[in-house]
Amino acid sequence: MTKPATRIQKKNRTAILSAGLEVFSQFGFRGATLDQIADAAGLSKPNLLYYFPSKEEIHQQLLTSLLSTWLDPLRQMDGAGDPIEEILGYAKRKLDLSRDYPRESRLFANEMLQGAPHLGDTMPALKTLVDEKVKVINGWAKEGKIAAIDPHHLMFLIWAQTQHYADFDVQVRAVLGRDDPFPEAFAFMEHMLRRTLAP
Amino acid sequence: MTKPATRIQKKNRTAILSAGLEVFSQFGFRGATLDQIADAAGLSKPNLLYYFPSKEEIHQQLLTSLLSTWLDPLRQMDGAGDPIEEILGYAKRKLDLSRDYPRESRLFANEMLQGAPHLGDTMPALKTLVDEKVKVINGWAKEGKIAAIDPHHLMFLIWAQTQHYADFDVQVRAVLGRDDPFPEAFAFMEHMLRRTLAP
DNA sequence: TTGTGTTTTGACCAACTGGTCAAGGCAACG
DNA sequence: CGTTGCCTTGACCAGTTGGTCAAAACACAA
Repeated sequence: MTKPATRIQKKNRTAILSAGLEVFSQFGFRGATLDQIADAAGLSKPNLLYYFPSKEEIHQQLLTSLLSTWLDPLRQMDGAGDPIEEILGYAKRKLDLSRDYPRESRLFANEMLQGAPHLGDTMPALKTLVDEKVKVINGWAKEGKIAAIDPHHLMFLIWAQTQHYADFDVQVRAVLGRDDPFPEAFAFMEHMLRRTLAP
Repeated sequence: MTKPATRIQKKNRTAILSAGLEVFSQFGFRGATLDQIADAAGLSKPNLLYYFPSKEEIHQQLLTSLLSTWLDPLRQMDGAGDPIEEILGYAKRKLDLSRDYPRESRLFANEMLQGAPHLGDTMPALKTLVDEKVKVINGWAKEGKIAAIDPHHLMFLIWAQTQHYADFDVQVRAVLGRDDPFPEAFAFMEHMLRRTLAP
């Protein structure tokens, strides 16, 4: 039933989503305006509303497409692999996301700060996924393959540290006075995680 | 030259600042409205503007009073003390702030996400303080009292992890399905930092 | 009680907000 | 070339925004 979607439609839809990401990630849902987004997309406001029915729809679409990419690195963590390398791999993939998709990271952060009012049943779904991986990590700990730590707070640690480089980018750059913090960030995170996880 | 400031003035000013903190920390500067703040303070909008000349002034006052309390824990870190205990003490004081002043933490996070447009010369001042402490930590590392790590990224780690429990509170509670995450957070952070810092 | 300074408010303003709509511009297929 | 359906827009709307102002309500000391 869905129409084929022309070339122009594709171009404009992605332009709008990119502009929306730019604006929403900076100002949050309430702080962003359709004029700003239309401007950033190079379209008039009515034209923008020709492609998306409302401000909320743009925001919603951005959030949902964010979440699948965002949870993917965690899904990839393999219970059958080497424990420390699996956790390290997950953390590295997460840090990759912060480097390559900082706007998405900030969009998510904004949503969290507001108390996740647009996330619906995503948080329960997240909990399910996390619970599953928590079991895996607890298993590794019981086998003595990693230190006996609280897997939940290990998650929080990885999330916090990786998000930080995207969300607090201004601060990171101001403090470092240098450009790309990621190479050292990777090295530091590896040191920290290996030490923390060692049996 | 400043007037004595009556009882009523004090009461209303603090009510406004508290309300402003509540609203700004949730919606950011652009997303917050004076009506919301006036409502939360239990005042009419014109009355609110009798005490503060503009929306920006309220926000600015909140930011500046935030920053002094925010940087204090770092200032207290003593180069003459025991290295590991000093760093741990700093991290614990920082986590205390996240537990006791989550709204301030979120206000700061919001400002960072927007690129710190209201922070003026605060970021350079922060850099100065951090640079000083970086030297101390580098000294400890050279004496072999702690592991040879990058002090900047150690800072980021502590900032990220402590802020996370305030800023991503919704996510933390959703994942844990429990109420107070802080006792375990303290224990986990101590484990992680001792391991990371051990010579 | 009166007078003076402080506090509060209703009415108002121009600019902006998300969103609508009818009409015009455009591509492209026949 | 015409015409059919997609694309774009100027004009417009009601509600909201940050902020003003004159007048009223209040506190309180003389």
